[in-house]
Amino acid sequence: MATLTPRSLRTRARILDAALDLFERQGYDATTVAQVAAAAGVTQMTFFRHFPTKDSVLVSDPYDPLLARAVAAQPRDLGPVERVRRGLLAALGTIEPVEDATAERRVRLVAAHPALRAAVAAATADTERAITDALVADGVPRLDAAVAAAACLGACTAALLAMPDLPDRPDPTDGGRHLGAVVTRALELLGESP
Amino acid sequence: MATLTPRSLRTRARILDAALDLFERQGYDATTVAQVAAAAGVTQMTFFRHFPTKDSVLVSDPYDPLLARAVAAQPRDLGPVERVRRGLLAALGTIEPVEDATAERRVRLVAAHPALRAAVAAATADTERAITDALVADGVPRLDAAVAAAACLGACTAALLAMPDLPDRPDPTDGGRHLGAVVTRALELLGESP
DNA sequence: CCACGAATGTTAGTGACTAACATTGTGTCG
DNA sequence: CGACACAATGTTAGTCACTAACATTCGTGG
Repeated sequence: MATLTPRSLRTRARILDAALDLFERQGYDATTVAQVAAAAGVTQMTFFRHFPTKDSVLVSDPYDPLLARAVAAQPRDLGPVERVRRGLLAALGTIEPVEDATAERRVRLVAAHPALRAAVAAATADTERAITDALVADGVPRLDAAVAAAACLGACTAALLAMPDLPDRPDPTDGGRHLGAVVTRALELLGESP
Repeated sequence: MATLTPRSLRTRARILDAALDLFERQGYDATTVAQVAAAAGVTQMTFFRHFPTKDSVLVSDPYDPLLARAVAAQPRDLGPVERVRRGLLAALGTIEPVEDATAERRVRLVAAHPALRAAVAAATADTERAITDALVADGVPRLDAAVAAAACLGACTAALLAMPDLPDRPDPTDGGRHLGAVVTRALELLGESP
């Protein structure tokens, strides 16, 4: 799991490539960790040293503190849902360009498999709690905070996972910007209630 | 898995009781399926015939079609989010009394364990898709429908899972009615956006 | 060239889940 | 009331994700 030295980064990349390849070719379930490891010229053990679980190759979520801060920075006189909504929209511009090239491949694989959507939910739980705690620390009742965070993050996740099913998909070369646009749309939808 | 004959119902109940007991006493992870089966006077095999997975003892979600219909029955001139919101509120009164006695024990166990929250998400996915499809069949764009369904269901789930952390817990005898109240509050929160 | 630490390999094990086939119980019908 | 038929359980053997403890190689700096 030590992702510090250049050598480590290379093997990690090899494993990721091999995994995406095999998952796309034979499906996620039909692909064993041993196969992925072999295709990457590596042992099962090494696989698990770089990715804690099989699904962690496809799912990651490193943005917690950033998002929580962006939410807390919104005006206190707004309703909790609106506050999370605007906070996420504000944070989107900051982190979006970081999206790497494999993002869209991963989204497609995850969207296709129910068990993987669950893994995404598990990963999102951390972010959810970070946002909830930030609001609670600001005087928002815990229930309200939890509901607001879950609704907004759920909306974003759903938008991402709905992408492969969408009729129009212009410019498939750069998924990153496209991903951001869809998420923005999701949060805007939450704004126009009636 | 054949839950038809009275005998089958009895063993199923025994397994469920044993599972809740052991999960509460030693924790979910520390309890193996073999232990649960033994405590229920049954084999591992039989456990899996009644519950497809270990977590399915705690997670279930049989309401899909009902909810989807309730959502579709709402006025078409509303925004998708508002439509799902009102649909769920309307359906709540219908199904709430059905909640059985173990509901609150299950909620507490699930809320305590991150991996189980993922299982809930997986179970909710079916309901989510049912609602989404109902809206799409009604002319709502797929993205909008998916976002609305995910936001509202995410809000409800978050409210349920937040319950154990709530300061006031009056009347712990009947969790069912209490559960319904919390979900209702969640959906009302989504209504007051600004 | 050698030593030192990080990265990888090896082995052995646990636990959730599955498949194929044998066995027991339970209700029904003659 | 007894036998038949079928559902429910048991048995066995296996796969796969994941973990722990210890041995080995690789790469870099002295």
